[in-house]
Amino acid sequence: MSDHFSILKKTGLSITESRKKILELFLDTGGALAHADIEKNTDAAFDRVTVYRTLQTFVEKGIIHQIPTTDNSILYALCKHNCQQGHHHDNHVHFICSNCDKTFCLDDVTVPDVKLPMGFTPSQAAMVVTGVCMDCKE
Amino acid sequence: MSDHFSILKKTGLSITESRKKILELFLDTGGALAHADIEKNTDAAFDRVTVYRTLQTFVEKGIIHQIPTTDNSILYALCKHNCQQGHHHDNHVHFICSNCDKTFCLDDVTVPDVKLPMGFTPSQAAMVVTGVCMDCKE
DNA sequence: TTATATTTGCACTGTTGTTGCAACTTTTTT
DNA sequence: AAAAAAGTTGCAACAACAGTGCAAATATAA
Repeated sequence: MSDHFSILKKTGLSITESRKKILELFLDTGGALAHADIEKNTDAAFDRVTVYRTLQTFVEKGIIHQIPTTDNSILYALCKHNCQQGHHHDNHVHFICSNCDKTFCLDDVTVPDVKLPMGFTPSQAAMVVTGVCMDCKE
Repeated sequence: MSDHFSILKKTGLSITESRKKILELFLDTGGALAHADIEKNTDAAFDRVTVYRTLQTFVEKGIIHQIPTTDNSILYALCKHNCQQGHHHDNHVHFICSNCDKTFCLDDVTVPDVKLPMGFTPSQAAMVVTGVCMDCKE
């Protein structure tokens, strides 16, 4: 049973072409993808709307998670660990290379706790580090 | 010499109605603002485009900074410390309330350093904490 | 006050994300 | 295996959001 098949099976979702292809793309890439990347890399085989809806579904089912960025784009990446429906554990650090613009999930780097001022009750923390990645440093 | 006047003066920008009003809005609000908030709170006195361009200019001049969010929106907030042109020092934590959706700059909470894997060279780090703010907790 | 430089607003264009609905697939049931 | 039910897709239309060129207006310098 192939990798992406079992992932989809577990969620109870119907197994369809678009879901298989898009999930495969995430598995192959390893890194984070924007909506536009997915459209490009699937040769526009699927409708824009389908891609949106697939990503939405994947987020809901805990297969992928969203990454905050400073520019106006949403990035998605596979949840490596045990994300449940609607309950993500993607508390790892994200790294965006300012040279090649690629985004990396640093799965082994967890977001450190911070002490918040009185009255603030945290439930989730995201951290994005910008800099130069290992492929781009000379 | 009023507060916003001196800030604008320092940058060498022309002092115009829109810049004064928008800067004032940031000073009054204290928190973070989205483009839409600004249009609303200026009674649509300025063109959409002017607001965009003003925000852009302010970011370039180091008056305000952008805040990353997980949804598809850009937030802006005043730089409290000594930001220079094109060189921001907004390394404080941002807090987004999941109840009232307001964003707070926790200026006194600095983003902690994290140890990155070999090969990654950081230049900037952003941290966004989601949860319940002091106004919304019962 | 005039000349120069900068900024603004309008019209237009493009991108991005959403919704309703009919056609089509996938899954379940018989 | 075929029919029924459930779920998914693609199209069209729409709405929100963002960017650009250019002439008119405003701000600064002379």
